[in-house]
Amino acid sequence: MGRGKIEIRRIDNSTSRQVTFSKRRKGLIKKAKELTILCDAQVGLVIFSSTGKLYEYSNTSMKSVIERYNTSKEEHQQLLNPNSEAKFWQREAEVLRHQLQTLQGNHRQMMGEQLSGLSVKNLQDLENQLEMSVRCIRMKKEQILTEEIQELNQKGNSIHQENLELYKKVNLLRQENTQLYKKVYGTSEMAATSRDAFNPYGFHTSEDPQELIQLQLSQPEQDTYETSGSASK
Amino acid sequence: MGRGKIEIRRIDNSTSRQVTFSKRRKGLIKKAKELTILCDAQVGLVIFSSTGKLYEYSNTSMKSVIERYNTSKEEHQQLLNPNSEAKFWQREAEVLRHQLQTLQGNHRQMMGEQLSGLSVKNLQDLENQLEMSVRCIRMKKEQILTEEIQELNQKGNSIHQENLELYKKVNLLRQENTQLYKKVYGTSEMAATSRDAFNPYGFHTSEDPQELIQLQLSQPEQDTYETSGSASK
DNA sequence: AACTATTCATAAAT
DNA sequence: TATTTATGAATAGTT
Repeated sequence: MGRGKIEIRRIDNSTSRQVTFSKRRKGLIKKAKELTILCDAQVGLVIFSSTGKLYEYSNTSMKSVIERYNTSKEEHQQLLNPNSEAKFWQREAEVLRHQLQTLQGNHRQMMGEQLSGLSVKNLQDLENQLEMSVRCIRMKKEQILTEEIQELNQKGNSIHQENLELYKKVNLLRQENTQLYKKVYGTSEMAATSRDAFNPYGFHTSEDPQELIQLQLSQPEQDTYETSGSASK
Repeated sequence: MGRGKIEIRRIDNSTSRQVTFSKRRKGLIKKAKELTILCDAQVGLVIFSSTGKLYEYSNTSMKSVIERYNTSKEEHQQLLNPNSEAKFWQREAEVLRHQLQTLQGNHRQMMGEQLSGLSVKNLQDLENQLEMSVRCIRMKKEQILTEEIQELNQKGNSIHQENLELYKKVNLLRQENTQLYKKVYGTSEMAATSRDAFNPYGFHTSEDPQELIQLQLSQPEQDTYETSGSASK
């Protein structure tokens, strides 16, 4: 019921997970309300987001729902009994610790450790999974690098454009300067230092605009390769 | 969303109220499940039918949801008799759950999922780690296969050794047989079937012991390649 | 946050 | 109660 079918699995993208959470939480609470009204039921609904934020709905009060739940489960006495309470959490911790150990074992195997006891089939599956992972990771890495390169390219281009504008201004001013020099001293001589002062890149200075455009076109490409080289080291 | 639009108000007809309750309860729980999976949320849902029957859903355990709810609501002291041991285990469970979540995130990244937010450096480290793992796994796999091959080789050798012994016995018996035949019928003729009955491998039958040793040496090597080929498929 | 194409949930019928 | 089907609702992706 959307623009496309989605697989019911954890949404990787954090933003769209948040958005979906917001939408579906609203929908879920609406449905819960409708159920209580249509069917005369008592409902308590508690939702914790992945960031730990609490959302709740109850047609009566959460407290009364929980109490009724406890009564119904015949665990009311246990809940008020500190010993049982401690035992409950102890068991909870045990379950979690067991899950943790399983996952840690899994993790170690994915790190290429603790491989004894695995069959050739298991090892092959593991190898295939890891190679799949490597492919995903490489794709992601290339994506990031490509984006960075594009960005740098754009920056390089704009800086070069700026440079060209400055060159034009310099040439214009130099011409103007030459004219003024002639008028003041009646000669075309000029200090060599002022000629080179505005050419920090060491380019061959030329009045020909065609040549300036050439530089603009070849330089960005060179930047691209340099960036890619240093970023991947 | 049905054959017609319905007004959200209590359904008077008891039967259709029951039916609707059943359908919508199922739908509500499905939606709750999807929310927990899609958005990594913790959900507790308690439903009492109008007849007082209890239905519940939680992706974790209802108790832990209620505890978390109480803690979150800062009503912990009101609903529970403060007990240090219970609190200890509760905190233990929280710590373990946190570790579990961290490890799960880690695991997802090693599966090539959830890679957003990682830097190129992180991705490179991950890739290197996975390739290291793959190398370890391949070594282990090869080790197992080599061991299997060795074992099969040894078995093959011993079986061939046994075969040779049997051949010698057969040859001995045949000679004896021939002698007896001569004595009984005064002729050296023999049934051809009995000659071939003890040569199931189709080997060229020979009295020369040197030739039998040759077969023993060449056969096991052939076995080796066949085993390696079928096991790696 | 609003929109819409599409899938999904379910009211009614069987 | 289960299954089927027509229809309205929810929502995934998009702006």
